[in-house]
Amino acid sequence: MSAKPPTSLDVAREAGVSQATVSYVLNDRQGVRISDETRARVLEAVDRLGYVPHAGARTLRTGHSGLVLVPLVDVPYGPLAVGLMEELDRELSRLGYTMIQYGARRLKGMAAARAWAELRPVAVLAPAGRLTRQSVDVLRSAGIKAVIGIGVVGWSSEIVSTMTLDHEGIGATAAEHLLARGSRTLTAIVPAEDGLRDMGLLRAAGVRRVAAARGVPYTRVDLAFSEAATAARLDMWRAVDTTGHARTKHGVFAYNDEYAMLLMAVLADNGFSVPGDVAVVGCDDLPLANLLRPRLTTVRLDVTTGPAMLAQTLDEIVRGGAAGQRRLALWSHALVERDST
Amino acid sequence: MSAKPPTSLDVAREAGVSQATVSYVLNDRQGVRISDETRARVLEAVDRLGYVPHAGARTLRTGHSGLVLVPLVDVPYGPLAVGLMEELDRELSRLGYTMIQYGARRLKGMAAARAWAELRPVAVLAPAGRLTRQSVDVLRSAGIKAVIGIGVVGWSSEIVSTMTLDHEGIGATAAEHLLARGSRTLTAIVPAEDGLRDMGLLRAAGVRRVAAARGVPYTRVDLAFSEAATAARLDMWRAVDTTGHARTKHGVFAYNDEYAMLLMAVLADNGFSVPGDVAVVGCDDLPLANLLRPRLTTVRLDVTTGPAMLAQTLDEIVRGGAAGQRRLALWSHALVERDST
DNA sequence: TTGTAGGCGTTATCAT
DNA sequence: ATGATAACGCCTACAA
Repeated sequence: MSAKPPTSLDVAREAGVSQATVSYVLNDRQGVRISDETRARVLEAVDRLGYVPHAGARTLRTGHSGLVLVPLVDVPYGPLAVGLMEELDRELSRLGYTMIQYGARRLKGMAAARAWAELRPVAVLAPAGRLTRQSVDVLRSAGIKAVIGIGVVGWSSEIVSTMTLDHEGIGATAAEHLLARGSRTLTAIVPAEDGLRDMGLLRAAGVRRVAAARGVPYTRVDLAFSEAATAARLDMWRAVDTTGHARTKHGVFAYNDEYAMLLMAVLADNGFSVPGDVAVVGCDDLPLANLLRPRLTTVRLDVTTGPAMLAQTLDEIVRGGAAGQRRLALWSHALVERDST
Repeated sequence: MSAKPPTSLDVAREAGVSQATVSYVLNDRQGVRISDETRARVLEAVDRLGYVPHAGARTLRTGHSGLVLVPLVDVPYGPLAVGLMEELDRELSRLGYTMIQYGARRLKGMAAARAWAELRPVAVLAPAGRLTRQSVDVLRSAGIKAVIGIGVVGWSSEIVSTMTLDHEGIGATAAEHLLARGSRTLTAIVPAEDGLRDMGLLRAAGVRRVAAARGVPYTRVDLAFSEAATAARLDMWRAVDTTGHARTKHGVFAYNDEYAMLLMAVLADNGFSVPGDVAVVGCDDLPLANLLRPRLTTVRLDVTTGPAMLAQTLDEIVRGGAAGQRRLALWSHALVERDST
């Protein structure tokens, strides 16, 4: 049925030239001039045979694969993450790399590192949390030039370059806005889910910082994504106006738009007014944010600048050899003001 | 700084054995008995040197890579798609394959096919829409055993095996439920977005089929994801009760939960009652479905059975050689009944 | 301008 | 049970 795939030697025979000539034509090597007629014959043969070079063989010979491995991060995949990947892919391919995403969930620690190393990528972008000292060693000794940790700043930043969102800045931006719109207390929601918790803590730290600077009461609420858990936390915002006191407006940064939606649903169910009693800020600017009533004020992350910078840095590290550890704080953000504050 | 990666020869020297012995130990080849002591020495050397086999070289030698290439599909990435990928990854690795996701957005047509073929994967799971006859030829002649189209049933199903959701069944399930809950007309929303439109049409066909069978008026609404576009279509459901007629309950299958949320927001803004005037069914059972008020009835897709079947089939095709075209209708679905109907 | 030949790291065949 | 050796497909220095 299907014979073995054609090799460059097959192409050479078909075109009546040598294997080297085929290689020259396909990689249009400089310093070697091929007659137009020969070139045409080669290309035609390539086409006729459906020849495609064997990446493995090329890697073996040249010593580099041009592969950039990106283990699928286990943060929730929203439009944001997809947009980032897309942009990163574009940038890397512009620089001549091939970006590949690799299932990271299945394997952990050393096993994962070995699986990645087998492919001899030129760079690995791994969730910072998954990088142990050992696994980084394995990656390094497999000849991977750039190991870049993505996500939360941690110990790993002393070993590899890291790219992170400015989570604290996001929390601070939200907090500043809440105060500007009249909130008298600040609360930061931290998701209880594993993958989100670390980022939640950083964002909460940003809120706390602003609260401290402005002398405003601050509360951190660790919250599972459920209506029951949320309802159990509502007392803190219950207005004390049975005594005729003026109502206090409370400000909440809900970590992201989904938690914000959860919160707003439960608040509405329990007779709270948004933003009258509680003002809410989300993050991500998902489509749903603008469909909530009131429409959700949210922090939008910029998707373009980050990947470009990252790709650029990666390229520099790869070309320049060992370039030490750099810390990249990427992605600017902006507040999208709507009605929930 | 970082020397070249250790090879199996380095390991052999370190352990004081031959290269072949290293290979035997690492792949624990049957029919060859290695003394426990030798085996231990080899494994220790592997560990000390941080040796990881070179996938490219192995592929070159053995003729197969064990790679399954999954171009990132350009449908919106929700929890569903992520869950599917995760599950598929698990199943494939159980069968000894390595699943890899490849940026598909950048390249189109032949260029994409060639890029995929370079890696000499054993199988490719590509969006059916991207597969042209030529590109399938290239993939085939590069020795790829299984080319499986994912997504909408189209011409390509005559060339490659295809895996698709039972979109029509989803629409039908939603429609049956709407009628059972008292809707007197049926409407199917079809997203105007490129990647979604084809699936939307299939789901709509399921709704139409049920409507025809039951003798109920059916309308298809092509809709862009915007409040303005949605508001412009509301007249069709405006109750004619100025004349005192009994109100007609209208049933809408909104394609997915996000469109359902869009619709419900606009309906509420314009004084419609859900489910009194209009009953709404979504699809995907996103977290947001249960946070809408009224809570959204939705069709949930089963994430487990599909990938397992797919991996199984893929394995059969790969092992059994050319196995003709099969059509796989995958993933069962179930209705999750809530308050919006 | 084009051809020849050697080697990248691995596995498998064939001796020992 | 273990070791030497060839071959996979490609690239490239060198020879012609």
